Amino acid sequence: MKQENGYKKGFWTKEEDKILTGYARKHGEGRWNRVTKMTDFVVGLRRCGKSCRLRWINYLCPSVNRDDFSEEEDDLIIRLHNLLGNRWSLIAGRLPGRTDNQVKNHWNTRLRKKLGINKEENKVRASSRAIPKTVRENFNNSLQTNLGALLPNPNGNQEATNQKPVLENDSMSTIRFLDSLQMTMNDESSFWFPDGDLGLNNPNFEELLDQNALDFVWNGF
DNA sequence: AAGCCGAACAACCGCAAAGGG
DNA sequence: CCCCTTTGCGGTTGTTCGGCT
Repeated sequence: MKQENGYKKGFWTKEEDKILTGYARKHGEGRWNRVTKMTDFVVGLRRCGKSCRLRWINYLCPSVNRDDFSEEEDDLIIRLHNLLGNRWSLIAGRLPGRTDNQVKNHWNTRLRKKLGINKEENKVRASSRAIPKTVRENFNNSLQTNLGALLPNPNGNQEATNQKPVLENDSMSTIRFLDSLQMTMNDESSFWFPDGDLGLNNPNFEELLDQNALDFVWNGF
């Protein structure tokens, strides 16, 4: 196998896997550039830190699920990709045991074809998923001026208030959603659902929101 | 049997962000 | 701040393998 700058490249052998696993068990995950130094005196695992990290994260880490993707997972990936575009790490984050590389490969080799999306169209779809700046600004303006009116008042008083009222469960989920949405909207690099709202066994986007909320997101009040 | 081809997946690369001294 | 190291991400390439001719 090729060697460059003294580092080996190409597929990993079982022996190399063993050495890397041993390193991770003994020294913990991270500081992958030290693997070569710390194992050299025994056998010399001549892999760069990047290669070690990738091998561990995508293959050797015990939490990695290497089974075939299930129908449920396929469905979730398709829905998430529709929302997020090629944000593989975000998508993988919603799939327990799956890595971004796995999801990316699975999408490119199976799901994209299954859906009949060609390479060029995929690029357009991926790049169009960012929340436009104007939408973010409109959202923030609307939220500032209308949040009080949007939320039901527990005392039946419909007056807008700057304080968050105490709400029943379904209203609390609306607030939770709006909070996370506002956070997301304020962060140019982030996307829908910072935490916990979309994942296996959770409701999909449409189920989570009623149409009014969707209209609110995109059109304001 | 041999060669070719494409699907599937593993691994690499470049870049950027984060973290620490 | 600055610089260097480490980590994370997404695009791309490389390798293997099975099916087809």
